Amino acid sequence: MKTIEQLLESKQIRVTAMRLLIYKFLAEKKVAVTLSDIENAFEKADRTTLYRTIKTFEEKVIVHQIDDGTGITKYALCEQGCNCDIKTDLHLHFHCNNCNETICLTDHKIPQIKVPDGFVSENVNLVVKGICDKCSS
Amino acid sequence: MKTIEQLLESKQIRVTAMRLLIYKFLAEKKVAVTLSDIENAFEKADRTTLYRTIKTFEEKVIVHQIDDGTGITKYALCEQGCNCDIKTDLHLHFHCNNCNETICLTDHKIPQIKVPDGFVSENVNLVVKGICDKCSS
DNA sequence: TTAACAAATGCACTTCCATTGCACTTACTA
DNA sequence: TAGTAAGTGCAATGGAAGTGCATTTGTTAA
Repeated sequence: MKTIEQLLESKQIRVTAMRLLIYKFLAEKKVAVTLSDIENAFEKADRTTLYRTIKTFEEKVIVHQIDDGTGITKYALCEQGCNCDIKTDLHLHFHCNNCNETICLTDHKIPQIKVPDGFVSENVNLVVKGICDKCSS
Repeated sequence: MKTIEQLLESKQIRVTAMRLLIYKFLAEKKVAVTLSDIENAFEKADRTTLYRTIKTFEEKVIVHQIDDGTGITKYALCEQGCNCDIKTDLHLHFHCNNCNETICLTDHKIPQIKVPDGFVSENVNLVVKGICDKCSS
């Protein structure tokens, strides 16, 4: 079990107080968060810092971006051993129409999608919308 | 073969010059278009009119909205007999990373996606990204 | 230990798209 | 043909993403 510091260093990211806090915040959240969510959680910090921190995390494949169709990009931590940078290993996301939360269904891999001749598939984005387990019970 | 006028009337949409033009524009285009695309095609018309026309078409299930991950919503005509309002009849979309165009692969239905217990699937959004037939040749 | 440099942070500002309020015009209906 | 409802155009707003620059913090080497 790596500490967060070790994890960041292993990805050549400088360890700062802000980054540790943001990482912890993401780790505690089970769901994907928007920039505004982070902003609300850290009112003292500047939006730009949060924005750039997330972008750094994204580049270094610590978080991945999710486009769940709400129009607002969300972010979630990549799993241990997640290969978000490798386009063939994509999991799907579930967006709850009731509570508006989006979660990663990491162990649900996306089936192979056939495309017509002449088309080359590089990447797949799959979002299932409906009612999540919390809201349906 | 219905005329456009008949189609609009059958959906209880008042026929106006603007709406006929926009419908024709969408019908000619093989790809999904953004609001800006329409705006550029009709420079004389106001943005708001185009916006509201599209919204009307959307409500009456004449066009469907596509979220291809570019951050800009696109629109495309629903097929004859398309059941965009019925959530089980969804086709997938292909977004070309080269020419940036998005097309409907109407005859490619989305496979049934299994979700964990407690989750209820109502709707699926599937976008495949890659290189389209025109760009790959 | 400190000087020097690089990276991180904060503030202000900009841009782009989506959306709305209100006035005016056009099209149906009695 | 008058009256009303819907459609259209102009102006303005709001939210999210992104950028430039000055300041602060952290790292490295003399």
